[in-house]
Amino acid sequence: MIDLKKLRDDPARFEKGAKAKGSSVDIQRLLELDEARRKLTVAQEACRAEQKRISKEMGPELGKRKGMLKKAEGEEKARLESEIAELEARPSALKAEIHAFDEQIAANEPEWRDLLLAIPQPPADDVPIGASSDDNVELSQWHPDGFDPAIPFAEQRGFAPKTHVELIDSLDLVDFERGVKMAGSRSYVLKGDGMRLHQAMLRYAFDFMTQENGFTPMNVPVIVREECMVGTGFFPGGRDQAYHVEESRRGAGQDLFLTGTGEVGLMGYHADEIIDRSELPITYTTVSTCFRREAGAAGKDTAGLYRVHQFDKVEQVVIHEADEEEHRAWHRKMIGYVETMLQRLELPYRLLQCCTGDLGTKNEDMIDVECWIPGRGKDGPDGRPTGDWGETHSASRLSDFQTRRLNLRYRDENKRTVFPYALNNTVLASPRILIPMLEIHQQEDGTILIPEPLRPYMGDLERIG
RNA sequence: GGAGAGGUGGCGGAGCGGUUGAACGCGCCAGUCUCGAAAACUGGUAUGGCCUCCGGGUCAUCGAGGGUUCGAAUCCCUCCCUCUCCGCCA
Repeated sequence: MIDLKKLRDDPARFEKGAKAKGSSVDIQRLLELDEARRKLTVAQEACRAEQKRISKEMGPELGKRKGMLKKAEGEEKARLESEIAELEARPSALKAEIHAFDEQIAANEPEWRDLLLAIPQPPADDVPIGASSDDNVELSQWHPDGFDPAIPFAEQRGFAPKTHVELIDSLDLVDFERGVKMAGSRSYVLKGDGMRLHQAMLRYAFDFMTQENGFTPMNVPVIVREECMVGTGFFPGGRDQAYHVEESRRGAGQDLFLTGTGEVGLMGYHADEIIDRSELPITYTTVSTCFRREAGAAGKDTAGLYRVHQFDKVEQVVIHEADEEEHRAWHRKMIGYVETMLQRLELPYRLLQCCTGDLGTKNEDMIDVECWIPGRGKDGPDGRPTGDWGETHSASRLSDFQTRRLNLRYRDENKRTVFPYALNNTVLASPRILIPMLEIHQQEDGTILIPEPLRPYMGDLERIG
């Protein structure tokens, strides 16, 4: 959520930001509604103040007369009744007025709220303008000795690569057919060494964050209330991407939603709290199952493990003091963790600066990490894919957008409450990461060589197959 | 799932229709005392919105929302949550 005060001060900044993100939200309309709302509130508060004053002044008198009225008869009764009517006249009128204001305020509340939640966080000034992911800008590349994505796979490895789907099939690592039988399209079953590798990678990534980088390990709910989804900025915009558990239809008061990322639980954890400054920065990591409907992605990445409804992800989240420089430093640091890990896993990757059109509502900056996937991309003359980059990580800088929505604050050195800044980044998402993993580390004989760091997590297994 | 109890400030805990944003205690902060500390004493100690001639003013908030009333922490309704006992169960 954006800061309404900042919006009033500088609407042009937000209009420019919304445009750059390709949002058509009507900011002028929100300003109008907000102005009307404040005018009504001021007028209503004046009425309330008077009502309060009158009530304190004459309330007890009124109470006394009402008490006497019960016993009174004849002339005295008539006198009391008229006195009471006189005393009640003004407050009654005020009450009606206040009620009328209430109705007016309530009438424009839904539209006001919807607009406020829909206004995107303006991108940082140095984020390149662009319409879609096609306009993202490559920042850097890394590849291990012995494999350069710029050179065709066969040329440097001496054999034609299999796609991950083919490898999975020949090594019996995943059962798509039975997955679909049980749970529909985009479902799968990891089995045997497929499951072992999946677990090994998650466990390695989790230990890397908690043991080497000191992040606090967490396990958080993956089925949450709507406020969590709104607070973290996924709703209302991404409502159709989340699985909806309609508990209300079974008599419960509230519906629940399956989270698409551990970020929801890690950020929602401190919602509505005022954290002590000494607790910052907060660094959390979780491994959680993620659920995504992938609505609107029909026909995209249908084969294999790239785009699935359910996966597991190690996620990192940082909450720190509201400071621009620190914010950027953490962003680099969190991306650095991922780079270190991918280098140890010997997976070629590149960093992509996402353009404004690819940021989504909540981010002010986002850098994606893409791994090289030989079995992806356009087909070559031999009818085989020529390889392409595939997104495996996404590092977001959110400034105070999320903490404001979550009402998560800290107290600064002047004892004032401030919304801290938050970031999140994937550490490792599997099974998607298995795609580059299997394809890059495949050997000519069809086996998969397991990178050193993962072996302890697989009973010292050196290769699959 | 059944039966019961209850949700008040950082915590404990009063209040149960009329200056109650809320007694009292603890905690915390500042001051006095002290070489310093402890103790004691004194004072202070919620969050948010809006308005502001920047002195302040004002409204809201006692789990959440709605209602009754001139007036609600107090009465009514709905929901959420916690606890105890029983049942079921990974």
